[in-house]
Amino acid sequence: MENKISVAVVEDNRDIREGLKIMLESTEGFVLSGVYESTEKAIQDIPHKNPDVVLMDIMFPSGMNGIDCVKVLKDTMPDLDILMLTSYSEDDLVFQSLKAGACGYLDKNTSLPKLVEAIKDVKNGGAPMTSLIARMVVKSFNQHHSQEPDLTRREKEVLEQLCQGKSYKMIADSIFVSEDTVRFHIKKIYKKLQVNSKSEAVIKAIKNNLIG
Amino acid sequence: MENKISVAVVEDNRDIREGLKIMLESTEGFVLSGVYESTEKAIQDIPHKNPDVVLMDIMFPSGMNGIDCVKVLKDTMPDLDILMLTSYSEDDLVFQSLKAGACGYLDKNTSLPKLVEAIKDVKNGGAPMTSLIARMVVKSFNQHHSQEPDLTRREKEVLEQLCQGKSYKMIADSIFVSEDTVRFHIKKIYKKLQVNSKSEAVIKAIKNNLIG
DNA sequence: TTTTCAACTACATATAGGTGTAGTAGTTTT
DNA sequence: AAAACTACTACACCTATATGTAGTTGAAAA
Repeated sequence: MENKISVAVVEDNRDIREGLKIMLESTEGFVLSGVYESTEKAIQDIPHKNPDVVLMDIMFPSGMNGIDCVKVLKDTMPDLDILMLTSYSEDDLVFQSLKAGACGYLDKNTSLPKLVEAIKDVKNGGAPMTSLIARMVVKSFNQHHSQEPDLTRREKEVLEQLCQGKSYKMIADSIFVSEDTVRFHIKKIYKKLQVNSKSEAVIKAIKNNLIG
Repeated sequence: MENKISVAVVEDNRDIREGLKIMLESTEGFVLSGVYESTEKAIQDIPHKNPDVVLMDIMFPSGMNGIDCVKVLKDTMPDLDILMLTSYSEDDLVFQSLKAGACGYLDKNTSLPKLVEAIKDVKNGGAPMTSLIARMVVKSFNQHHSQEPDLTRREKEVLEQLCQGKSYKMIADSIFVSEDTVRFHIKKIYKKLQVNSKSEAVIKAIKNNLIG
């Protein structure tokens, strides 16, 4: 015998809020844990109610936004499942939400039956999102879109080793050239990447290059 | 009027291969582009056939594995949609596949109707995967599971700035302490992260920490 | 209240790193 | 063949980092 899934709703728009409330109250297997029109109220109350799943809007007319609210909630309740439910599917908001700890991201246009399925999915360890959002997420893993600066083979080799935390001397020994030569290559790498220190080069290389 | 979706299958197991073949040939809206029992044959032929979607196994008894095959195919056909279809859903294989350029990852136990849906989903820009895999992918974005070393507030602040490529002096100016103090904090950060250079610290921080 | 600890200052010293300049050998382009 | 480019070597000079040691202060834990 399985228990009902308790769900909290954080949404500023009254119509949507009430709609979700009615839906959840009238759907078999669900119990409404709380409905909040502001992130602040959600933060105060959700930890006491300890729901299974939270449906969270992103945009609020005032106060803390939904993404920061997710961060705060996840800080104290790391196992809480939060599903973003929003009208905007801009890249940045999606990624920020996922980074903040949301485990799914759905459109407000999602039909109610699908929403019900999504909530069940979350409870079962799933990560519901629309196809397009899933694709965005997957694309961010795909490293076939980031080559950028035209480094020579040697320079790539050196940069790769910089990114492994090696010193000039270690790199020199590993590619069988003098430390002076390594120094020279690094100078040129810095020019191409437009940086002027090892750590900046490493940061730039890791953040948008082909490393390991 | 929309066209049929052409699908190629790369799979070493004859039974599964034939099963997929029969299914695709008998399903409305699909046309079989090619069936390959090895990755090598797939690499030779797929570029000429130019299918819409490729179903790719990971494990092959000999020769190149499915992940490397994806890399090769995506190198020459960056827009090709590849769906991994495998019995193993180990973390590593999933991430390697996505990095290589696959756009979805399904279990071989997936029912045929669901598989048909998944292929359509891929064509429509989706990224089909099972709930559990989606969750794994999403989790990798969630930075709430990597706090690890117990750095003090100040140390985190300094580390964050190191990760922005700043020098000792710049950090000192920014947090209104002397360069010596920054030096001191960095010493302790290195001890805690078990590194001994700025770039190593940055690498470690970026690769498994909470930075920005 | 004594201890512990984060945050800080300070000094010393050796090594690593950043930058400019210059020249050689081998390839590829024109 | 001349020009352009990659890979390399070499020297010089100065700055940034790494590491050790040592002491002060205020707040929190024992």
